Amino acid sequence: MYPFLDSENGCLLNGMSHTTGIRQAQKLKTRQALLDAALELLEHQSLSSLGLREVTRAVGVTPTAFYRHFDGTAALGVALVEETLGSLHGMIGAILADTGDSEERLDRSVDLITRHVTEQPAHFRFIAREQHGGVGQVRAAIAAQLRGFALEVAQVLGAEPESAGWDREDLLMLGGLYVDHMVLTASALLEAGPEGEQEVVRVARRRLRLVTLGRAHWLDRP
Amino acid sequence: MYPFLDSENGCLLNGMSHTTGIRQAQKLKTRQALLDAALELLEHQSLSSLGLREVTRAVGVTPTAFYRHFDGTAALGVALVEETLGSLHGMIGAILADTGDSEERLDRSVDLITRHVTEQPAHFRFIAREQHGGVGQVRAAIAAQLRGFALEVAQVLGAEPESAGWDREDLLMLGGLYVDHMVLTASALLEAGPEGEQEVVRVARRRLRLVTLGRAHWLDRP
DNA sequence: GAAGTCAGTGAACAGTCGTACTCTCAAAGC
DNA sequence: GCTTTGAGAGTACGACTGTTCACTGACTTC
Repeated sequence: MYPFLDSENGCLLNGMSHTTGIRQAQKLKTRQALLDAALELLEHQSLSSLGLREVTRAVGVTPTAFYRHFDGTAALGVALVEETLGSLHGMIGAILADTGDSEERLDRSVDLITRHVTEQPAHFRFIAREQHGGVGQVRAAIAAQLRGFALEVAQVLGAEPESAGWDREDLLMLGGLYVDHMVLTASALLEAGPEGEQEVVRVARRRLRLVTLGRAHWLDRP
Repeated sequence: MYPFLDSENGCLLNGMSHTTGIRQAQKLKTRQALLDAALELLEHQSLSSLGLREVTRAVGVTPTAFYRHFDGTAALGVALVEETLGSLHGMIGAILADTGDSEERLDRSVDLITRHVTEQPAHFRFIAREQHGGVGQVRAAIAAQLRGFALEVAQVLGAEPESAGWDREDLLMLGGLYVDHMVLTASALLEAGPEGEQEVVRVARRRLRLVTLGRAHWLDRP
């Protein structure tokens, strides 16, 4: 009945106490399998061409079972957005909390993005691809998440002494600029592949340096 | 035989001299009709989900006729890229050639982009959507065109007195930065719609101002 | 331990898809 | 004026799509 489930997982589930519920755990597992399969299939196509049956076939489940978890492929896309970007919200602080030298922090930011992209390329590819993709609901979900990131960045930057005298709107502009360049860098890394990675990293660093320079002189004159 | 062709065009074609060839003109007209129909259909979906039959149906042509013009939807996408961005190469100069006050030039640049996007939204939407889309050939075609734009911008900027002492690599970085933000602004304008246009324009101006500020202080210290 | 819930099955539905044929007939070339 | 060319028509093919329905049977609940 659960063809993608091996005995190991079955034992693991049996080990759980009665509080969780075997049934619910199974359902979540199938749901996750659908998400994983979809993410893999989306490596070479975009969401608007992803077939419902295509996903269920990859998981080993009947097409009908899909509807137990999502209304359609668009809903699956929204879920993928939350899975990908929802877990990244803490990372912003980790990058920017480092109050060391500006140049060093800049390099470390780019390195951290590079590492995340190379570790889970499919997730970032999905975001880059569907950010301007054909499914409106997914675009909206990504935009909402990225707006949240921009706000976080703006808050962190606003607390720094370099941002004295900045109004809220300019800080949001700067935060959005950083976030957009994160996504742009991630996409460029995916497109370049391992051999072109260093070149992308170098350019990304220079871009960030230029933006940081602009930030330092933002209030030079009225 | 050419159901989308009205008599007016027929007369127009008859008026052409024998050099052109009625037949070739008709073929080009069908080809253009396919491109236009595809562009319209791509407003609510991405290229990887665009059906060959879907396009021919919109034009009023047999699916078989499609192959007389393109190998498949991917080739049509590449043609769309060249149609959209190929005609824009002169615009770069028109934007940046204005050697007036920096602030004024900046505003005029954003206004020019805004005007172009509102005048032909489908073209820009297509580029923004397929820049990171699911069809590799189209991604490559867009990337090549944008690289060309970045090079043009870099050349124009390099000729200005503000760029004294800049090496070629930094100029390319700056050119790419400008181009990427053009695309980003275009996409934001499309997403915001007419009511949100002014807000997008304001943020885009600030971003450009910050980048220009960073440019002015790029060589301040080694 | 009996009754109920519900994740997943299997069959069937009416469409759509890309592509391969042959055929037509107006324009092009001599 | 004849032949050649080629853009598009028409038909057919097998494969795939999203969605529906009644169903099974392992888990849950009382």
